[in-house]
Amino acid sequence: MSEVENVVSKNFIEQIIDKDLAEGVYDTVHTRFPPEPNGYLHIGHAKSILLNYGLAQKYHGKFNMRFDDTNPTKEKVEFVESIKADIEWLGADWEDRLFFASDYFQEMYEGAIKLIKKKKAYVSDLNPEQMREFRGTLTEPGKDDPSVSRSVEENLQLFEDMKNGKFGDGEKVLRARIDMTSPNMNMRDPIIYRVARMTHHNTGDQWCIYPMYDYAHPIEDAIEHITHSICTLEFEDHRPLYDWVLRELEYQNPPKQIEFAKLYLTNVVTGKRYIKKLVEDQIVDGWDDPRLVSIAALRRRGFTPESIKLFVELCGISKSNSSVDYAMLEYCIREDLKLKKPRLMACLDPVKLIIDNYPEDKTELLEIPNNLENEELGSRMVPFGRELYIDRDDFMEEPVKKYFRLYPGNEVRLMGAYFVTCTHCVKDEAGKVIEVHCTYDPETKSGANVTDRKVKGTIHWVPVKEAVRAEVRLYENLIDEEKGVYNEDGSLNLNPNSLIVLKECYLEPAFQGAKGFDTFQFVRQGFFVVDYKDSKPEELVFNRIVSLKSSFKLEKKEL
RNA sequence: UGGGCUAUCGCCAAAUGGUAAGGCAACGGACUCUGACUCCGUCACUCAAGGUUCGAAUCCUUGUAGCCCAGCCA
Repeated sequence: MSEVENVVSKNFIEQIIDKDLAEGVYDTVHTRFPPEPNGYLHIGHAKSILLNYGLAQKYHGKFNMRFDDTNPTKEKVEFVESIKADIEWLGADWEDRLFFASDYFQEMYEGAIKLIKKKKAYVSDLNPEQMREFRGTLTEPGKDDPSVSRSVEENLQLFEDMKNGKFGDGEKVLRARIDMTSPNMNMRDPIIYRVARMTHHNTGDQWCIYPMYDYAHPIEDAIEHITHSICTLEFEDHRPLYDWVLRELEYQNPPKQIEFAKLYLTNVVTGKRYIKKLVEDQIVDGWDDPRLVSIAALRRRGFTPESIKLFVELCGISKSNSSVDYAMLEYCIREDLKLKKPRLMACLDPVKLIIDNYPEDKTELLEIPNNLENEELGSRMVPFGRELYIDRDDFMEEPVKKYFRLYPGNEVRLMGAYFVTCTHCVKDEAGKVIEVHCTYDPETKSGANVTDRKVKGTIHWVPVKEAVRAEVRLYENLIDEEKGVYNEDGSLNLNPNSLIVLKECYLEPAFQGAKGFDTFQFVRQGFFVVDYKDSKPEELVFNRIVSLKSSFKLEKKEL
């Protein structure tokens, strides 16, 4: 082991695991990702998935996939399918360990009977309103349920009746007997079973009683021999209950719950509830609308699993609530793609460039490398002629200070082609520039190794005749972090300009064969992915993933 | 105002009583057939106030701020 040790320190969860392993609490590491199939996964889930899977990998343990489907009123098979697809795409491999909490309903039911027999659970007659009154408040203790002293036999019978459908929804519930005066609300005789006549996506109509999360989750973990049950901070208060269930049910080598902080991102809508609402209200196109940060949306936008993995690693794991700068996500996709993808030319806001001393009927094919930093990506032939499109930004009739692109009298390089010197421009009646004129120097062809003069600017271009017309969509952030998702009056607060469609942009002929999911770097514009939903061969649609950094910004033009 | 948790640079985040890593962002500069990339450089006495100690981001005290909990949701 001659390599230099990687000194990246371990996160607090790894430290806990190290300790457990060293002390012999566990002799292996077994984690799980337990989503409820009630929506699509987003970037926050990716953190949890990659954390759990990563730990299993790192410690040569196992990683389970488990659907926590204990509440049929919110769950759908559409979601279990999408969740599986997203996790596979991320690269977390559960091998043959795909489970459903609903597969354990029988064992949970038997556990409940065990609790009743131990006088640790009882059937309650209280309705929801009464339940709330008896529970007390944050500062006042609760009062005992009038049903608390029922005999074991009566409880057993009543619970059996619940199971056999003798009660309507909400009529009876099973409560754990703990402590109604506990300062921890979760310990005030929590409900562990409720009656709900719903068809379950997995068990159908087999059950009409369903276990609550706090009761079900520890059992699920114990059955699967999970060692470290990792969840988010809001469950910290539930840990005593988690441990209580495991203890009372006498599971051996019980799992340990560890909480970490959720991932929040600035300027985007995170949170399954909000995303769900935006989708349901049709504010966005769907769960994979590129303005969202659902896994499906990020995939559609061209984010790679590697970029998301990098992002999650850079964010780190801790227990403090924090909001990661969106710029970090952008950095990660830039970082992952910059050497992987070809860099092609495109004019998002085209204006004609006419080379007056170039023969009118002449066209030559220029070979241009696809990525100067990665020869493996090869090169392409681009037709070059007298009339080209350049980006409007690359010409200024009256240049500002330190502007070194095209302006009358200035010489620049056309990327992969020749030096050109701007002579003048032509404007329409409104004063808008419609043509830029220049002359070229045949001696300065790319590769000619011109040493007698330097140009400060290199601009990109597209041949007018062979150009591919395309539509490009740029996205702004959907929300303003300051204002949040909703206004004070409850109305949605969204950026009306969050989707900007650019028409009339021209691309190199190389884009002709572009297909869904191909990602390119538009020279000087950023990374774009062909939109797999909308793109047709004759009418390409690109989504921008992320723009490049530019240290010389002109006034932002309205696009 | 009961309980639980958190507090280190604009944003994440290390440091486990031994003298404040790293990344993102930003800002300088070099380089450049992309104003990108790359490369150099700049960028914190750790929420506050006391205390313990030779020595404190780490321990103690007292505050302050933020998050979570009163679903038959997860």
